[in-house]
Amino acid sequence: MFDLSSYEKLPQSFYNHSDVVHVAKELLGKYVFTNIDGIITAGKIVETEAYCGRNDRACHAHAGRTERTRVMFEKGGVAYVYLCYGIHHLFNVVSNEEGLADAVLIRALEPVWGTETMHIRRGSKVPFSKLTAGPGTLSKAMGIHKKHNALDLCGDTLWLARNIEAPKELEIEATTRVGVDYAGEDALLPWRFYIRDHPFVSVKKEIPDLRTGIPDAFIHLFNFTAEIGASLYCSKIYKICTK
DNA sequence: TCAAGGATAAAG
DNA sequence: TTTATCCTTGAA
Repeated sequence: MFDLSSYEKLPQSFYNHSDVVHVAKELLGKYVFTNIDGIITAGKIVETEAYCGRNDRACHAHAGRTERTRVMFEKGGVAYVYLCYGIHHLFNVVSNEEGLADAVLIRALEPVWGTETMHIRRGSKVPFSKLTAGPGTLSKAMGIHKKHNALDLCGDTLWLARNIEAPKELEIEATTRVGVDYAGEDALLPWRFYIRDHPFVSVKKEIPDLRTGIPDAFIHLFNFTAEIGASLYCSKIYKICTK
């Protein structure tokens, strides 16, 4: 049973954390709420990706402050919403202090409130299991649009909350991030996180071996480059994978 | 597998 | 001003 009183809005201090990877993991199990024209929808976060403004070529802000990335440099606790492939509005949570451009991409939600509205926004033919299982589809279902870019996440239109009755422990898995092959070595970082075996996780992907901190992708690359004697290149990748 | 689709940022 | 590219999706 959905009871609004058991949800507590995340305070601004939640977003100040200096480690965006930590924030990405902490966001799993939290809830995204929207109030669009008086209609409330909510979903539980089941999949995230961390993007770091420094030393991460996959991050939009890596190249510096531009008109688009300006909002990522703001103090943590605002929304970064941008248009992807000309079609999809992708929702990111900005973290860290002002001037340090970190953000967490919300990649999948489990619908918990306002599912009738979500079905209307997504189209009646979309099955429930696909309502919010992807960064583009969740934005459409929740009514999140590029016009919400730079919005304060402590406000009353788009906010995050925790369920005070929810269990604290979650089984979390990590893989490399989706759709960032252009980032070269940084594409190997295991910075995508999701709740284990959750049905609303977007895509299946190879799981890196976290016992050693070295993704399988690195092992394959190591074996390949060892054959051609490119050990220096390998050690650079290793540093990135274990930092 | 591939087209849709518009903004972005770098190149011309 | 032009061009290549993009943190994706759903239909073929």
